[in-house]
Amino acid sequence: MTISEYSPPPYSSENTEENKDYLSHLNTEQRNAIETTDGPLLVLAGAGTGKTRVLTTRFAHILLTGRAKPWQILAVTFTNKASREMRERVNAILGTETERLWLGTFHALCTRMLRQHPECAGLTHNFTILDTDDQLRLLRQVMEPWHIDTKRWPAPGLMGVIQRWKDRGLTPSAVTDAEDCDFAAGHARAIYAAYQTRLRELDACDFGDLMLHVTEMLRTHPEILAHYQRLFRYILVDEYQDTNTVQYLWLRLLARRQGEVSNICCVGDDDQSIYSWRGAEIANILRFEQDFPGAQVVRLERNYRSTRHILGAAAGLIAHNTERLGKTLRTGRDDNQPAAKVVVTGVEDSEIEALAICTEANSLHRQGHSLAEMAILVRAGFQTRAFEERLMQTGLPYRIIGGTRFYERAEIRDALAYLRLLHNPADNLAFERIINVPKRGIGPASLQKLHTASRSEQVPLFAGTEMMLSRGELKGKIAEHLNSFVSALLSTQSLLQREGHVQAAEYLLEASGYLDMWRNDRSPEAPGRLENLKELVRALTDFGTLGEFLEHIALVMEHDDKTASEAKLSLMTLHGAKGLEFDIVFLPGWEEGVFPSQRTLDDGGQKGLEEERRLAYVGITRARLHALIYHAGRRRTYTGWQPSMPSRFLDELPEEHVTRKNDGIPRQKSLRDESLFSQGIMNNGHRQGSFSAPSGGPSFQPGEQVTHPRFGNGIVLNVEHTHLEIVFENGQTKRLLSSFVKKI
DNA sequence: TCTGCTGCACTTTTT
DNA sequence: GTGCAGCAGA
Repeated sequence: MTISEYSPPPYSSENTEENKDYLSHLNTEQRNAIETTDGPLLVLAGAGTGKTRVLTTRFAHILLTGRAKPWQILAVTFTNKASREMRERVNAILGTETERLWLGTFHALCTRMLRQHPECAGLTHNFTILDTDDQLRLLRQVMEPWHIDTKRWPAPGLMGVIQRWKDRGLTPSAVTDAEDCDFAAGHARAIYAAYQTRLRELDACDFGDLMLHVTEMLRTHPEILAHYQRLFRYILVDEYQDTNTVQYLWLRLLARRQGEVSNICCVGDDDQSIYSWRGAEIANILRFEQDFPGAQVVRLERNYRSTRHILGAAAGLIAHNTERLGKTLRTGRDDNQPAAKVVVTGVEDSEIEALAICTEANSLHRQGHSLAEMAILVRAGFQTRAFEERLMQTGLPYRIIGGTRFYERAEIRDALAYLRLLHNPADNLAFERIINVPKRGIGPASLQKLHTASRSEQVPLFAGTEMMLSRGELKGKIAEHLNSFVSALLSTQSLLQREGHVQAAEYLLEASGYLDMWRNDRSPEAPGRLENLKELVRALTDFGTLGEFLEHIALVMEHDDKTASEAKLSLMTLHGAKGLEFDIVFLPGWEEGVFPSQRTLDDGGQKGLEEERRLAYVGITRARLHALIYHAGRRRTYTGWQPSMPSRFLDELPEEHVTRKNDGIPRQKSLRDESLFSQGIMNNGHRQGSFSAPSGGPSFQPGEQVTHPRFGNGIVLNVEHTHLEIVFENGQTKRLLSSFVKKI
């Protein structure tokens, strides 16, 4: 597609000036954000200010005013859900199904670009996208020759390091010496390079590669870059505060043409940037005006979602952050409406907290609030369990959002590996995953044999296995099992041609013995797994071919539950709640160490604290009518009862918007509670420094001598909440839970 | 090759 | 309390 093909779209004449219905219910700022079509534009959209509406209307506006054809707009989102919604809403405004749109997630759009020029990344048109299991398995293989101490440097940790490099757009050769040093005894970069080589050999790429390869391609192939730059006359980016460095580079390459002003519009909210731990760079949004000279900025500050107390509390809290562009949410509603203040409740312990929330939810439910309009938002997944138990006892229907998703379940991944192998017999990772599931007596030793033979013949594992079988190089039970495995796959291949992918899938899972494996399994989960497998086969019917299905799964690891259900209370993490809204929001666990999370403070410092505060802001602004915050005096963990103190965020909520209830345990008392906290905490006013061990155990100070049943004697270097950093006599430094060590 | 034991460490999660 | 990884023994 080039500009020469461009002609005004058919809708232009009737729809330009007179027919702008779609702009009529917007406020001034929203209209500004939509009608400022040319030049770089940053739309700072506070929570609940109609961001999605602006984005979709802007998209439609560009089309309806004839500024571009549908395929000349690049519209990028982060999640599949967001892109689906955007597509639906654009279609609704236009009244037609618009095709050939470049609308999708960063990864989906990159996949599309990479499929057009796979050779630029050393891949074939048939390349596979690995899931996280495959990635990890591959990395473990690659790590082997280095004999890394996997206790100290576990593979998932190294995977994280590699992913962060990819997030920053760093190929192995771009990783500097300085950055290499800190992981895997200085071999991280070398392992990264080997990992990339293995990926290429397998004709595969992982998720980070999708962005990385395409960005590299655009950087090194000016003709390809020029093609896309000419194609995309307008660029729209959602959730800009969540972009990482590669995504930023990718956008900048596409948006910036020599001597031309680019029409890039980024929408986001710096106050809702909560994904730095997976590479998001809040600096991208903070720096927008420098990156795109001449940029205009529109602030959307009128909030139509929440009451003034909720907005006031959220605003007061977020004002404690320093790294922000500054924005003040105002209510867009009638200001005189009576509204409830944000309620902060202190309770004795985490179990009472769960009870209190369930009781409150129950009574609000009886007052006529739908459970579908209530949510409990926790900081971390482990907090959900206490609520689950209590909700079950109370008999309130609930659903947990997050957790293990459909396509991440082991049985689904196994089944998908079978299907991948069926689709592409050269998919070695799929082969390795299922060759011994169900058990066929193929352990690491046999697998090694298959590897060696395949490598010497330069064929994939599956073909190598066939070859070894035909030459009689395999014996006994193993040969028997492999024979039936190979013939099952081969006969499924011909079935696939004749009967289609659904029948083929059913047949393969049966003939390979995979379904029998679960039927013979007497564990309580087995029936559920069989149900899931049935559902997987059903999902196949939504797609025309096996290839289409697999590509979709690789990019969209979600599965909507089609069973329509009764209204349920939602239980999820704060991260999971971003972008959602509820009438009533329960926010438990506002305690130091839990929220803000100790881990974040430990390795994120001030920046980490600000991100936690943004998370708190996100939590409060999810509520339309009621936000109820809780904190407990002690919390049950795997080690026992753990004392905890009210979160510093509670002090940052402006009094005029808050009601404080401290059911029986005044905040002061919980702070002063004898022997629970050493004076250090009370004196410096900050809740850091030394901290007691669980259940009123001793508190530790740096420099103290301690002993550990396994590691022997050592000296405390650092005290972080429940953890101690200790250097032992053997010279090892460890981070341990304080309950495992004793003072000498 | 498979099993069961021990030891250890424990956010957030999308694509 | 749970889940995983590594190892020893059958």
